[in-house]
Amino acid sequence: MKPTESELEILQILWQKGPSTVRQVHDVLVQNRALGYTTTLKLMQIMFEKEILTRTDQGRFHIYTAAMEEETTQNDLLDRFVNAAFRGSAMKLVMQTLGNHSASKEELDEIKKLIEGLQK
Amino acid sequence: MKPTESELEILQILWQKGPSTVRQVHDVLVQNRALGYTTTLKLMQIMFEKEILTRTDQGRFHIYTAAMEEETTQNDLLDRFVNAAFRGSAMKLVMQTLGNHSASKEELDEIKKLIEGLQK
DNA sequence: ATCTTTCTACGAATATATTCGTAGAAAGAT
DNA sequence: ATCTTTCTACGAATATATTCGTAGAAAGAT
Repeated sequence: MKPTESELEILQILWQKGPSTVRQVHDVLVQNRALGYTTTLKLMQIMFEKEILTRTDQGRFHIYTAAMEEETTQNDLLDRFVNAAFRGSAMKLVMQTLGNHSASKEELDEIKKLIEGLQK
Repeated sequence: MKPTESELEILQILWQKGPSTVRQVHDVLVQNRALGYTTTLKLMQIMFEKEILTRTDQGRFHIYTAAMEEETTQNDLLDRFVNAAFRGSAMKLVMQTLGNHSASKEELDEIKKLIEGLQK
């Protein structure tokens, strides 16, 4: 199941910070845009129902965790995105990304090594 | 302005086939999923209002064209996607794409050349 | 000339996602 | 002990996207 944009925002925070309460997630979200606390709460409740998140009780709080690993979800989204925006051509996506986002020499070297590994 | 998923589907068809009538677009869409003609029509009318598409009259028909070039839109979407799914790390996206989608030796060589060009 | 098909326009229904208000329970502060 | 703050749950409002039905005009077929 594909997360919505808001859901993905919350997932990002959980992947980055690890298991968190609604309050902790909300405090991060609010840095970027105005948003009521109950909105964040509701979103996370919905995500729990959809099994995008798991949670454990800790006294009166809930501690939420992303149900999927970040990389798994990224690959999933990547597939969809390549199809939707690049008509399935992953290589075109790679080339356009390289052309547009400046990368350091080290990063480029790393990618080169990766490619050489793949070519064996 | 970001196109919705349905709008992107229509854009893909127009980029691929060039200027087209609603009927022509619809016939392609219908190959993938059930959809009424007036749905396609309405979507394209909305896209025209939003200036995602332009159109010219040809007798009783309209001929629609994508207002933006494919690559311009792709770069736009790519930026958003990198931010939303990869927290802004374009290089991570590139590496994950290379790892997951098998590429031919020729494609990999091409990318290697591109990288070498960038490194100069 | 009449009937059928194929357009557009438009309003409205439906589906999906986002946002928030209110209520009640429990903890924390005075 | 009382007041305030901070949780959860939940329903409902709002925003956004998708889908389709109906009507009227024009073209095409018989």
